[in-house]
Amino acid sequence: MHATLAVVLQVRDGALQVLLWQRAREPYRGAWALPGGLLQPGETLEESIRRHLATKVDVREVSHIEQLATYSGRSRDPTAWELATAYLGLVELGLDPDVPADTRWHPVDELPATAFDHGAIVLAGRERLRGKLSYSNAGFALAPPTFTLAELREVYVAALGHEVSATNLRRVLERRAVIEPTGERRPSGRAGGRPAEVFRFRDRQLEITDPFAALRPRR
Amino acid sequence: MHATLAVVLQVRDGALQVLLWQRAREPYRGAWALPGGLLQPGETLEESIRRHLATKVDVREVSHIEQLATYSGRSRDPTAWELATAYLGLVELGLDPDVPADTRWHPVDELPATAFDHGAIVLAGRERLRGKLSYSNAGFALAPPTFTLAELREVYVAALGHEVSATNLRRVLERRAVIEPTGERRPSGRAGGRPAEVFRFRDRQLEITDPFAALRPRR
DNA sequence: CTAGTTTTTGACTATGAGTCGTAAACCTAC
DNA sequence: GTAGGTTTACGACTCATAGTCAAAAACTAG
Repeated sequence: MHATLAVVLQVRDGALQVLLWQRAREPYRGAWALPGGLLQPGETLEESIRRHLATKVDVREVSHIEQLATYSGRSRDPTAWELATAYLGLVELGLDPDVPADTRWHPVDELPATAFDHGAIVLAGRERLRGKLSYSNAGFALAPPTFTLAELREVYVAALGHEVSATNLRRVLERRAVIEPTGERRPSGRAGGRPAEVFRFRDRQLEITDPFAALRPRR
Repeated sequence: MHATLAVVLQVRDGALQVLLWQRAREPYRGAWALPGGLLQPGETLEESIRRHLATKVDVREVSHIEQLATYSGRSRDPTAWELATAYLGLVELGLDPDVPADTRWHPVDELPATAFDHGAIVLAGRERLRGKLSYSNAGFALAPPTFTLAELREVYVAALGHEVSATNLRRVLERRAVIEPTGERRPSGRAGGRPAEVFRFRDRQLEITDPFAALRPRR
């Protein structure tokens, strides 16, 4: 038997959160699990994960999907031998997709009791995201279509788990031609203040930014 | 049906080469394929790839194995719907494992006609290796147990596909505490010259060297 | 001893990135 | 309208990593 699973991540309330649903049956009754399900014969892995994800969330609101890894340990499910291919999905800040009653967003930093090896898979997804944010334009999948630097900074802080200077963020992403100003401005929060410039990501497809310059000669 | 495949890479004759075997039967009769085979029920993916690899090469001579990705496209095998999980294996410079008569090393830059989607999988393996060489100590799996800088440079040039300065290589890897001098020296090639210092990798387990310093504050 | 070869070392430079202070642009209250 | 508070943007400075180059060191062969 082969299953597909998805770690769907979104920045909500300033924290990186993952979409989980609560099991109603044994094993792991009451524990929280990743969305997913069995692969059908003739089906592609990506088709499968999109089909299963559709029962939990509108797939059109998932801005990026990529394969994470395939798990096969005997310890992962006490009742059966089963392979599972995990995917990573990203949802933009600000969207609030409808989800079924048994489904909820949970901060990755405070995971509830999870079913099978799903807790470890969530953490693997977060690590993948952190790497991609640093050497690709993956931020486009987590940020709204247009955003101020303060908003983008919030996304990076939540996903990376450490402080990020807005000055640096802008310089680095503009130098790498990942983001560009739209020319618009947007008034800041309630307390007044200088209006912020509005930016957008240049590409909305995943692009590797700097393919490891280390050791490459300059000419 | 689920299969496991391995992209086994080694630097031979100054080039990055991959272990392939020639198919005797249709489909793709005469084309070159990656070692691997079907997964058995109850078996782990890693157990499976090690079992199949053992028929082509002494697995103890493969110094590092990691999962690459799982392929499922309908186009990958014209005759059947089959999933395949690909692994990356690395063999140290200088070893010359025994291989069966139908099996041979091929430079990755000059692949012969390959079966199924195996050509693309080989290239994916090379890309994974190139990334890992830049941000981990993956070189330990490709270099001999002890080596001079000239030897290590040869490994990096072959694997990365571009020139690498020995001066830089030493400084970067020593700064990151990836390699260390053993204290020994080794006379250089036939033409005399200053004897080279002998180095070794500090760890022979995969370690991420610099987890993407970008945007992390310094204090 | 001299010439040739290879490796090692250090100085210099380029570049990317972190820090900090100040200026700019807006709001609200008086 | 002006003063004070708030937020964003910008520029100067510093630091760390890494690429380039040339000279010194350590050997072999003749």
